[in-house]
Amino acid sequence: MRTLKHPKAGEIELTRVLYALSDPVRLDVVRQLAHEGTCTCAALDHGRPKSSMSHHFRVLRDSGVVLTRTDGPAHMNELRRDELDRLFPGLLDSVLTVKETAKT
Amino acid sequence: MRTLKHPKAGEIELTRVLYALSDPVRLDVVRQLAHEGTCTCAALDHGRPKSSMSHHFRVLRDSGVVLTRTDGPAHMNELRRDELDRLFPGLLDSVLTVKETAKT
DNA sequence: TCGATAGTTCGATAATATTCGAATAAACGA
DNA sequence: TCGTTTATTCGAATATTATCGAACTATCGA
Repeated sequence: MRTLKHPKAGEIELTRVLYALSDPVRLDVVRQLAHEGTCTCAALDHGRPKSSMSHHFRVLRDSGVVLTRTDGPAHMNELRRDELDRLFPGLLDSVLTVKETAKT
Repeated sequence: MRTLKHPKAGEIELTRVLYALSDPVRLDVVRQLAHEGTCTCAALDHGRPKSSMSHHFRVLRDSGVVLTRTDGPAHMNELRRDELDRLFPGLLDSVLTVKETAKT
């Protein structure tokens, strides 16, 4: 559990970010993080098994979408908003904005 | 070959669009379409086998990213820009903008 | 109606992902 | 140091994708 790997800003790849966001569960997590700021993993599973969520968090982490800090036994997650906005301006905004006319 | 299925605007799902864009080959196709307007499939394979490209075009079509019209024996492809912009404002722009600081 | 052209579909293989229970690890307080 | 809490890792089953050759289909012009 020690060190959780995160890509540096310069290593973040658009296609991987898009892939990470292309899953409904992960997109949901991202939206909640955007809305609530920082959350533990447990706060974001919706009754799903921990191991499944851990997988999704890893995809989000590895792609550079989410930053996970260790805080005691818990892991605090947050969006890497500033970095993503700098790299891919408008991307996160467009994904976080839910249009009534559009399907998730 | 007859009728190529396309989702109506109201049926386009964000996660599927993101998935379609998350592949380097497809992202490339999308960028070229954005740049050149309308292209045949053949004009966009970069030496790749037809069957592979056909697969990618289908993903792009099924997700609602690309519209394919039949024009003689050829298929003309174009981005469904207006519809996508309406559904997911800013998404396409952000994906089409290549920042020097960011990896594809 | 016979090519020639442009893509699709089929089928098989290899590579990746997803899911989730069970085992493991890390951090902290008593 | 022993639980308790929180999350990761392992392992195995299942599912989904990507890739590409070969066969097929559609369209058009000669």
